[in-house]
Amino acid sequence: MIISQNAEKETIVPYGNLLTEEEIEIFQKNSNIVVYNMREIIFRQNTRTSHIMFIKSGYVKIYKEGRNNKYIILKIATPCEYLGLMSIFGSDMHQYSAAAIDIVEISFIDLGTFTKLIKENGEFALKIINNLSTYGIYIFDRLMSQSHKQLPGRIADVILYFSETIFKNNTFEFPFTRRELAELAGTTKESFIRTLAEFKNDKIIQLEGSKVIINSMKIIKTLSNLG
Amino acid sequence: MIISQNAEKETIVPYGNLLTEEEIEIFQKNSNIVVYNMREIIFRQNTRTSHIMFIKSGYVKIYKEGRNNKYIILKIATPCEYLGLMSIFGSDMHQYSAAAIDIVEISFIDLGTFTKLIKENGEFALKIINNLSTYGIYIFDRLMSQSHKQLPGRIADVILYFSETIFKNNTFEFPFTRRELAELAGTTKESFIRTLAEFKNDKIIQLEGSKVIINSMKIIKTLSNLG
DNA sequence: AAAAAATGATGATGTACATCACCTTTTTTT
DNA sequence: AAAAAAAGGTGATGTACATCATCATTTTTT
Repeated sequence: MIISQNAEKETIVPYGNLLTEEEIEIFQKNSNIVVYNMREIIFRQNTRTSHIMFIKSGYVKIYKEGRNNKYIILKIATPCEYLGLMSIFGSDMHQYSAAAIDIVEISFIDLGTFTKLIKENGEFALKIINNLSTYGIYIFDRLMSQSHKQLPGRIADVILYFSETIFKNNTFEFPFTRRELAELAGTTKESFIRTLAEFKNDKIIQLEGSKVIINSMKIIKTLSNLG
Repeated sequence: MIISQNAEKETIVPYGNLLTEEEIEIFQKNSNIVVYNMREIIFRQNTRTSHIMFIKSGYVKIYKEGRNNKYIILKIATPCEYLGLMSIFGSDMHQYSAAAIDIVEISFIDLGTFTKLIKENGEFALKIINNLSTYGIYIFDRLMSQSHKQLPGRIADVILYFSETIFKNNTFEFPFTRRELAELAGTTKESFIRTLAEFKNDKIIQLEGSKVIINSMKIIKTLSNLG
């Protein structure tokens, strides 16, 4: 972890278009940047919340830790997203953990400053409310998927997540191990591998290591819809 | 459904302590009350959002509808809670349905008025942010529970939910059918009945129809924790 | 460069729950 | 008050996955 010495030189400010010059300056004065290497943990579940974090660059794995080494990967957070909003405003502890997938730059913003901004800038507050709502809805869907879909549908969901939400491309590379992919699909490593192999055998996807090419988006979507 | 003629006479306003006299008045002028009977549907998933709703009295079942008659009950909303916040600020469609469990009075608030309030009253905005966050965290936990806990743990969770969150009492009456309880636990009617019968046989609870008396809260909590 | 640990993969086995079928009792509809 | 529908309950059966075991390959640690 490297702490940048010149945070005040940074110009990117989250939702800067909603803020006044003055507010942007306050934001910058009260934030500092930390750089994390691949697989470094940014914060751990059940530790106290203190700062709001904002991803300046890189991908972040958001996950929950359960008993006996069980994890659920909630999502991949991408640049320009806030981390820990829900935990900070809904609890005093982090409700999930975050780890850097690649090299990640995080801007740490003082909670007082952030709260002040919400109070004083209504548009900004609305944007945060919109953020939290979108995230909530996404978790609702995950819950539905977990409860009602069986494996092929959930694996299809994972493929769609990378293809549509994260990489916006029919061809992509999993940034995760099979174990992690399983944690995203709510299953075990073995079951994930088997089902993915079936997709490959049925020529729905091409698969080589982590590289995926979706041959039939239509079938993937059907699998996702029918569960 | 009965539409009250004298909304302007009502005095209860959500988070009224955070609002000025003037704001309370605006709130009241722009809201009207609707009364729902037991089992009436308040709004359906996938319909357009239009108003913010606030529960003045009664219990409301919040649930998601899936394919082939599959449902998940997300939670029971209680008096002084907002309905549909997440859907309104995160989508243009309701992401879940709501139905009256008993007789329910709902105050419908114009979305424009509500949004204006958020923009102008920072404390109110923060309260809404806190609301959304708490709800989000709850759904995280449901997702964890659904993924990692097996039946006895999930049934214990349902019992704890009624005992601790809803009724705040060791003795209570399920306000749901067995089918609905199963939808809250993420299982089938049959499995729910069987597991609950085991709890009864093991003298962990007393059970007579919908009436429940928890004999050993300790065992229930252990079951919930160990999953 | 060697040792240790993690990952990917596949087959054999086990099991927690869903599904199905059925019946009784209660509730709702007509 | 009769008919229909929904709810509560129990046993028998099936199955989608998890679990276990094992091994080759890659990555990480020392």
